[in-house]
This record gives sequence, C-alpha cells and structure tokens, in this order.
Amino acid sequence: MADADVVERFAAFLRERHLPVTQQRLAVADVLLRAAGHLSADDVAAQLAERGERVGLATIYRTLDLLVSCGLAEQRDFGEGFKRFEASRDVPNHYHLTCTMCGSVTEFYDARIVDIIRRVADHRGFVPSQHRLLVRGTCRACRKTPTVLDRRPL
Amino acid sequence: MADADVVERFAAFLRERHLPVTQQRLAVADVLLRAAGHLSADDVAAQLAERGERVGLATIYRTLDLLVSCGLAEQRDFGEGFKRFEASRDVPNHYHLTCTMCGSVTEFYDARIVDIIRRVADHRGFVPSQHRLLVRGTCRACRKTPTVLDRRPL
DNA sequence: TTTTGTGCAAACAATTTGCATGAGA
DNA sequence: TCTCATGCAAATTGTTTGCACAAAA
Repeated sequence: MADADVVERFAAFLRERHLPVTQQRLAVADVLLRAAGHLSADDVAAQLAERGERVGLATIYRTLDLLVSCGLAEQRDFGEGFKRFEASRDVPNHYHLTCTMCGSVTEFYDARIVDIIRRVADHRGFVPSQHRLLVRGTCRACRKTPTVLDRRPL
Repeated sequence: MADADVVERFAAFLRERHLPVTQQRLAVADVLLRAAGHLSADDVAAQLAERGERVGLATIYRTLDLLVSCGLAEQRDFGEGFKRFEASRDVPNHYHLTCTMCGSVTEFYDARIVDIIRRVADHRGFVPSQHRLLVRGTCRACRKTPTVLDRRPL
C-alpha cells in the first residue's frame, strides 16, 4: 500500500462518519502512518514541531485514539510507563524483540507460537482473543558494549 | 516452602544488610508473599487496612521495591496502567492467560516457547534476557456470558 | 545515639477532560 | 449556521520524593 493512501483512507473514514477532516488530524495521521517504528505521543508531538505544525498534545492523543479505533494504527504497551502507537500493517500479529541498550525494536512472527497458545488455551476451555510476546535483551550491534542486566518489569 | 519462611527470609535479607526490620515491612511482606495472585499496591493497602494494620502507601511502594530487589517478589505489567506484584515461586518463567471478563489470571509454561525464542533471537544475533507472553481472552467460566471483544492494548 | 524508616503532603509524568473559541461541512 | 474540533489549563491516576518526626540497631 502506498503511503499516501493510508492518510487518504483515514480522511475517508472521517468523511464517512461525517467527522471534520481537519489539518491537525491529517498531520498526526501523516506522521504516525508514515513512521516505521513505535511512536509515543511525545514522539509525534516532536515530529510535528520539527515540521512546524502546531498541534496541541490533547489533540494528538485524541487523534491517535481515532487512528486506533478505525484500525489504521495499534496501541502498544512496552512497560515503559507510557503508550506507543504503530501503523497497522498487513502482518496480523507479530512479536517484539526490544534491545535494552539502544531501544531498537525488531519484529518477528512464528506460527508455532499461535499454535501452542491455541492448544494450551483449548485445554483449559479458554478462548484467546489477543496475545502478545515481548522479548527483552541485547541486539547484535550492542553486544560489543558491556551489558548491564535490565531489571525493569515485563 | 512454608509461608512463614518467606517472611523470615525477607527479615534475614534485611538484617544481613543492616537494614531495620520494621513492622510495616513485615506486614507488607506478609500480605504479598502469602497471596496467591498478582496484587497491585492498592490491593496490598486494602488488605492491610482490612487487618487493621496502618501502613502508608509510600511505605508500601518502598517495601514492594525491596521485595523485588531481594528476589522474593516480581513486578508485572499487565497493561492496566499500574503495576502488580507477585510472590516469586520456583516456577522460573511462566505465561499468563488473563480473562477480560472476570479478570482471573491463569498461568502456564511451555518449554517450546523458550526454544522458539532462542532460535529466532539467535538468528538475529540478539541475546534475550527476559521474555513475557500475555494472552487475553475469555475463561471457561465466563464463556457462557455473551462476549464483548476487548480492544485494550496489549 | 546514630542510622534508616515512616507518614504526609507536595511533586511528577502520562493522559484525560471541561470549556470557551474556532474551523469544517 | 450548526456541529464538532481545538487549545489551554485544570483534573486524574499511579507512583515518587522531600522532609520533619519516630523507631530500630
């Protein structure tokens, strides 16, 4: 999907619901949906400021929620004490390897995990709706530097 | 391990470091380390209040941190917007199935998951230090009731 | 007595909300 | 115009910190 389409899709969603298509909403969508990574509300604010776009934090939060509720973005909790947002891609459910030294996030997917979960849940009469796997550690680039064991909660 | 021992172990840890063994610390340890589930700071406060023990919230937070740093408890983030604490048991790393209707938490462990993670990480030169798998859904008891899809972030 | 803890209230950080004003349809 | 959005500041929530007083060692 081309990038331009994603923002246009957001505009379409708004029109469909008879909601105003404002500059601010488009600006926030443009930043988040074009971003490769996982952005916090502050990250979005910073990028908007850099571009000279003036959007209040409250509006950013409100627009991020909109993007999530129309399915164009997803909200993530990496246990950092704040939320991050990520443009939805075609990857249905992926897992995260986060480097505790440089903060980089790598993604992977493995169907066997879904399978194991299904089996375990089934065995207990549990019906899974979502799941999430988070791995913390040190990435290749940071391995050279001496490691400090990260004790933050997962 | 007998319950009494766990609190005594905490006292020993404090003595070892020449830290005061106070009533409050013992009270918090007693509540958390004897609890079966995953308690928030407020849960601990509530249970202490119920027992008639008067301990300030700040002290509860400080003691919970102590319990984590001596390895007798673990801090968890279920994406609820606050932390939970759990007495450490001999289970090394377990996964959680949380019911979005009744809030119950079931645990499971599957060695294959560790294996998959190791393999995936290895392949990218990533050294994992911790990992966490969270599954959300509906438990057996709640399946009867009509389900509302939970859209909270994971 | 000296160290370290405790309670309280103020401080904090991320996020949400109320409300007067301003922009889209 | 009429509805809904925006910005700002105040409110909220979970958690942390500063400080005077109190309890352990």
